[in-house]
Amino acid sequence: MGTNFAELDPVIHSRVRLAVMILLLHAESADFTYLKKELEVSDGNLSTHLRKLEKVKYIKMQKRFENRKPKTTISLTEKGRNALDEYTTILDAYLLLASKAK
Amino acid sequence: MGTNFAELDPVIHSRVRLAVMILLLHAESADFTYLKKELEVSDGNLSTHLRKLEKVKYIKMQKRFENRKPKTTISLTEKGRNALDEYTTILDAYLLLASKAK
DNA sequence: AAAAATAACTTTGTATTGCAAAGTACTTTA
DNA sequence: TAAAGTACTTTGCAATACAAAGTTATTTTT
Repeated sequence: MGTNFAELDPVIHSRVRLAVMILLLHAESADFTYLKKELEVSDGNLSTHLRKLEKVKYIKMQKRFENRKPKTTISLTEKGRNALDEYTTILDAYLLLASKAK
Repeated sequence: MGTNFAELDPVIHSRVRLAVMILLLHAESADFTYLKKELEVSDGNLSTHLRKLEKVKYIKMQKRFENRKPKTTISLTEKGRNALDEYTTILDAYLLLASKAK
């Protein structure tokens, strides 16, 4: 896109995945059910979004058993943190343009 | 989605459509070729994005001939302006959460 | 004055995405 | 011990995004 509208990372530019990344930035780590409740998405939907983030190594998932139940703990990677930082910087520029016109 | 992550209008939450809306907010009106050059998208891609914005009445398109050539002039509607305003407000809240964690 | 080129789009075909229903592998409760 | 619950993953399908091809109107070559 043109100079004013730099490319927004399509892996992050999704309502669910952006929210996941931001939650992880705060929480340092979170488990599957916490994210599911917080974001009010279906299991299947969350699962596929997480896979997509994992595939590009923006998050990592650790699976283990806690109280005999499976427990997936998800956390941001350094790469993910950097990608989110770049994404928000670009998006800030978009929003600045939007606010200047008001 | 949960309380912290309000629903982002999916019609606006697209790289191209968000940029179109912001450009229109500044320019008051713009023509097809201007948007195409500014956003560096293909004709077909831009056309379908504009249709989507028009369908929900966020923009309106006026078609006429200028210098014997077709010319489509696109502008934001009041509804579109309000929708963009709400979208940016919600997105600002997302980004605030992202920046607080840094 | 046909034929080829250009402008400004729209439509079509296809690959990718997003979502929830269904499936898996257990564990807890009745 | 059958039924219900937990914590996910996989599957099927509808919606989206994109560019290639098509359309319409006009202009420039030959």
